Amino acid sequence: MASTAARSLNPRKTPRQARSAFTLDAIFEATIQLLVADGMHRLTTTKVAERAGVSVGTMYQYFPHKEALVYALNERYLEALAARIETTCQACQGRPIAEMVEALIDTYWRAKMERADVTRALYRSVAELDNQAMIDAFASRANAATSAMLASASDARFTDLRNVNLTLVTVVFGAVRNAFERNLRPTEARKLRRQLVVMCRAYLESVARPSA
Amino acid sequence: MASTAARSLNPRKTPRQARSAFTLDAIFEATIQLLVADGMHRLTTTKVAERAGVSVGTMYQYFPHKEALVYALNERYLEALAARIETTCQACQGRPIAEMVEALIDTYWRAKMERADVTRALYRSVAELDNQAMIDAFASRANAATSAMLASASDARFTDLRNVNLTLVTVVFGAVRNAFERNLRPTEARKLRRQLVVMCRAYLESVARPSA
DNA sequence: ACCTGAACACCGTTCAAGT
DNA sequence: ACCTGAACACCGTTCAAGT
Repeated sequence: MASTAARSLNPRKTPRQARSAFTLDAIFEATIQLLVADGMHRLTTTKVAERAGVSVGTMYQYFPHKEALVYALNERYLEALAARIETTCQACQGRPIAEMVEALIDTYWRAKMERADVTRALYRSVAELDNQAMIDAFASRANAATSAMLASASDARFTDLRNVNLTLVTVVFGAVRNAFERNLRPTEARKLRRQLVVMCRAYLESVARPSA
Repeated sequence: MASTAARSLNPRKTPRQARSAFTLDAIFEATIQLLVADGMHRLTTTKVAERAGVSVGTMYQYFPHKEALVYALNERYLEALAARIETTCQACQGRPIAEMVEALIDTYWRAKMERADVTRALYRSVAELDNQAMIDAFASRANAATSAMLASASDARFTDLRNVNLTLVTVVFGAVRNAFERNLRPTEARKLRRQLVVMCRAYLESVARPSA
């Protein structure tokens, strides 16, 4: 979206006093609550300020516009998600690929499903923002973590690791989101999650040359 | 989003005279152009009316509110996509699973990628709508088409067809969307598309009991 | 049966004034 | 260094009046 490129989505300032760090937290908390309850369309700066217990003007000291606020909120969540993926991938270093697949899918699936209302609200809120930079930053952290993990597998080597890894993360992240949007019953969701593990394992086994 | 459930997203009336069918087309065309150019956030009813060559009041005779307009536009596109999937699946009746996977991925991938600007604009526009009904309608048409195709495979039978089919479509649709959002270079995109075929084939082969 | 466009309520954003 | 909130421009939506 060329149109939003001109407006910076970065926060206006970072808090220098304890009071303003508190203010910032209150603004974020108010935003996520309103987003979950009413969605992006009904999120008004007045309501955010009111619930956070500050005036509109204060909100505009931290964020140049409403989109920047929502952007920053999403960045926080992606940051936390990336950290969780990194932890999982490090824990799986040197394990067999079957275990890696299981752990990766488990981490991502749970991160998205455990607070489904928040995930849904954030997916929706971020959709119309120019979020390419955010996506890229997340993707490169996730890629680094998963490809280091795959390279360390105890039971396989991959000729084109880059490509195999890209396929794996695209499928896992994409399928989890699609599953999420299908609003499945828990039983079906669990089955699907298991099948996703089966599929990724079948894939990795079919493209690996056994080794090490 | 409970909040939007109260407002009907259905069009207000269907055109009874040739003049108004023309008006409706003009409104849709104006909307898609503005959505591609500026995104949902800058889409104003005034601009839609102006570009369509009608007054705002006229637009409101067809759609109860802005969201209903965008919803109807997305419905049009999902309708066309479902039809394409059905055609592909029918053409693959009785073929081997490898061919089915190739054809399904090809159809979906191309439908999304051939007019990337439109796809992106629509993905973004629909995100904050209460689109569960639309997603469900599309999902059940796609499911019907792909599961009938899989059931007719010349080289395999599936013990739990429902589950296998759900996994297949979730992965294909989810991965294509995720690939889309990664903004890959054409070479990488092509590689990924091919790997997706490899993965789905490896999966189907691993869960099939050879037969027929 | 369909179209017009001024009018109204409300939202994003600013900025002069405060502590 | 941070906060306030009235004021302004603009957008979604309506409806009395037109053809």
